[in-house]
Amino acid sequence: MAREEAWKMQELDRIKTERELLAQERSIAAAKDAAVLSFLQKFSEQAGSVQISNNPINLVQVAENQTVPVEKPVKTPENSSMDNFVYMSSSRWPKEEIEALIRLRSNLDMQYQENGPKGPLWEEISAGMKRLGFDRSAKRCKEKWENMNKYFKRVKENNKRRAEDSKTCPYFHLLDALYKEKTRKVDNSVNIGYGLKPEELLMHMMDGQGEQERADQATTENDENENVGQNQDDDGEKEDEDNYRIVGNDPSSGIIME
DNA sequence: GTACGTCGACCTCTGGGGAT
DNA sequence: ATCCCCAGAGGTCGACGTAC
Repeated sequence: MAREEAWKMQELDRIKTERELLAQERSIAAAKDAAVLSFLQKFSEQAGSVQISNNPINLVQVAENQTVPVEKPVKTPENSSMDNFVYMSSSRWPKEEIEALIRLRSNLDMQYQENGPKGPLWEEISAGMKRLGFDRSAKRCKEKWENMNKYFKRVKENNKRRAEDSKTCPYFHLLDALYKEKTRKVDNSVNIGYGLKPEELLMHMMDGQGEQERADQATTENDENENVGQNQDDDGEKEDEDNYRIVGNDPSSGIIME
C-alpha cells in the first residue's frame, strides 16, 4: 500500500516535470516561429521568385543543422537546376515524431471519446505536430498511424520477439502500453472513467495498472496467443512490463489542444 | 549480392453514423 | 430505406537499411 502511494507520488512528479518540459517546448517552438517568419521575410525580399514550402519550422531546423525532422531539397523536373527548389518532408518519421504522434493521437482520442462527435481529429493532430516542430499533414499523420498500428499488429501476430533495445520500432512499447490502456479503459468504463477529468481518469488508470501488475505477478504465463487488441497480457510483454509508462492516455503529456 | 526487416504510400473494403 | 462520408483495417508494392 505504501509502495503504491509512493509510486503514485512518483507518477505525479513525473507528470509535473513533463508539463514543464512541454511548456519549454512550446516556448521554443514559438521562438522558432518568430525567427522563421523574420527569416522568410528577409528571404523573400532577397529572392522574390524562390518557392518556399509552408514549413518554416523545418526550414529553421535545417538551417540550424538539427537532425529532427530531417529535410532535404528535392529536385523536380520543374526545378532541376536547383535554382528554385521546394522542401519536401522527409518520408521517414524520426523517433521523436512518432512518439509525438502517438501522444497526440492518444490524447485527442480520449478527448473525442469524452466529447462525443469526432471532429477534424487528424487536422488537430497535424496542428499539434506543427506546434511541436514537426510538419506533417493530416493525411500523413493518419497514414503513419495506420501503418504503424498495422505493422505493430502484424509483428505481434507473428509472435516475434525483439530485443528491448532494438534499433527498429522504438515506439512499440508506446503502442503496447496504449493498447493495454485502451483495453483497461473498456473494462473499467462500465463502472468508472466516463465523466471524469483526464487527471482523475489517469488516477483510475494508475490504480488499474497497479492492480494489473499485482494480478500479473500472481498469475502464470498461460496466454501465448492472445490477440493484441483484446488482451493486455499478450506474450512477450511480461519481460518489459515494468518498464512501461502510461504514455498514450497520459493527460500529463500535456499535449492537449488549447 | 542477397535476404530480410522496416516503413511509406496507395488502394480497396467495411462498418458506423448522419442526411435525405 | 437509401445514400454519402469518414475512419479504420487490411493488402500490396517499392524503397531503404542492415546483416550475412
